[in-house]
Amino acid sequence: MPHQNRADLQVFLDRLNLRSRLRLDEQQAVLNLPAYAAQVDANADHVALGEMTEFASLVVTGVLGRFGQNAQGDRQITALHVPGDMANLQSVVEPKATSALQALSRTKILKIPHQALQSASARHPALAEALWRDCMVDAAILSQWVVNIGRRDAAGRIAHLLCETAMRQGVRQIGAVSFDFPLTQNQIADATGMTSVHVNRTLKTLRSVVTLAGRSVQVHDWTELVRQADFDAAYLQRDIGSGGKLRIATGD
Amino acid sequence: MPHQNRADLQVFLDRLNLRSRLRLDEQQAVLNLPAYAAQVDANADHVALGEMTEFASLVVTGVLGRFGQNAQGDRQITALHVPGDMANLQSVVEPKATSALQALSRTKILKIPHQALQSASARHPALAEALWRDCMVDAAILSQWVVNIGRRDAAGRIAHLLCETAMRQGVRQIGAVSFDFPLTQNQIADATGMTSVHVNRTLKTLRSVVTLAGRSVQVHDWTELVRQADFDAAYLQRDIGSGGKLRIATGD
DNA sequence: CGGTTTATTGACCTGGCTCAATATGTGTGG
DNA sequence: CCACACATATTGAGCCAGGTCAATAAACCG
Repeated sequence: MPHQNRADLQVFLDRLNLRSRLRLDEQQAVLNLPAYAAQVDANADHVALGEMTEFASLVVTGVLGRFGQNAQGDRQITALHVPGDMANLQSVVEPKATSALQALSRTKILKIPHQALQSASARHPALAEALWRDCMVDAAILSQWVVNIGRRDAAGRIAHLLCETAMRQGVRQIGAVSFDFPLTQNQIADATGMTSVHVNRTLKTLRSVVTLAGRSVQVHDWTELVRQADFDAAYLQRDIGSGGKLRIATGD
Repeated sequence: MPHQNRADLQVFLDRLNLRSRLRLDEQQAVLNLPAYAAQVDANADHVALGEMTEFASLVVTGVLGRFGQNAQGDRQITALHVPGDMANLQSVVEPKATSALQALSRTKILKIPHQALQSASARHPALAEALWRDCMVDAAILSQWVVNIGRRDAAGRIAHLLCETAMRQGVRQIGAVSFDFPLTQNQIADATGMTSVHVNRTLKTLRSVVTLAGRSVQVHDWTELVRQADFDAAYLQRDIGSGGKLRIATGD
């Protein structure tokens, strides 16, 4: 069973390698992790609020969202997880879910037992560190969302969300770009603290810069989108070496 | 020098013990951490954006804020750090600051070298885990801030901020409560994505429930404040045992 | 006591929300 | 391949929570 999942685990390893320097045996430990494929339908809960989890979930295809809500039941998406993301890596250390995880479109995931991650981490301190570091990038993203929702106007919020999602999916070139983005306008509203009506109107004003087509985004002018978004990718730490020391576990 | 700092490190250890089960030798390792006292004036940067840090900073007295801003220079506070908090624990694993850290009032901190935290973590995997777990609680708080700013009205936002800060400072009783809160209305505005004018007006409507006096908060009706805030403390994980397994590092 | 923050209030404005109708997809079973 | 059922997108009209601008008043700090 683990065998056909190796290609998917490689995606996760690639992600870790983006920000951490791992030895070959450590990399091998990642590829040898047991993993169980699962599918989640659009709008179905994958992890419920308060649930005790025993797995971390690697997103293979589709998108997972982390949800919060207020007393009136208005929903707020607090995080998006695209393919290659370990959606609830933090659960390894804090298994009780403090927010629900739901699929925004049909999503294929790979469940990796906490126990396996824990024992691999115990055997390879540098791996524990790499996992911790990846969690911290997620936290930096969260921090940007606070700024986005707190201090940007409608166009800026949507533009920023699109820039971030593009970069996280590995979009590199500038100019015209297209990438996967299976969110409805309602879900975009929930992610940006807006209303679907206003998302619709704002997208109209952004038409010359970006358009949503089906389940993907067409960026017509990346530079302008970045300007509108006031976007600086530094916080995503996708550039190895940008963070200085990437291997601190010395095992001394 | 480390000697007179032991009492302060004890505060940090108490914090860790809230959420993790540490052996005596692991606790001792925390208390033996080298630490250098420092002071930061109100509104002075403690860590600048993009700076490479070599220390984590334990807040002893005062309050530290994490700042972001948009293209127009409007500031947004993304996190508050009260006494007992390790303000930038994540820097151990990601030394390049993705946001600035500034004192909101005169603040006394204890600088703990990354190197010391790293070698203690290498020697005691359970300690590494405890540090990682504490970072994850900070992330859960961040997640709540997104909901707060995205989906609550002015009164709810302020009430929630006050409830959270009270609980994090260890406020326990219900009914009338008072606690330290040295923020200006301007800083409250920056933390809630509002305007200081509107913070002022909103506080007026909350007068029967809570008032700000000098550098502290007087809660007249805790139950009502919690109701207004739509506050549920579960995410703070202050209740040991609430999270299930608190010691996963087995060293096997 | 003088200078500088911080708080408070008024008057007015606007970005984004609400409510509600209509159009356009999209997936399903026959 | 069609037609229905349901989800999603689009648009109009009107409103309001919270913003802006600007002037005082308090409070704080040496």
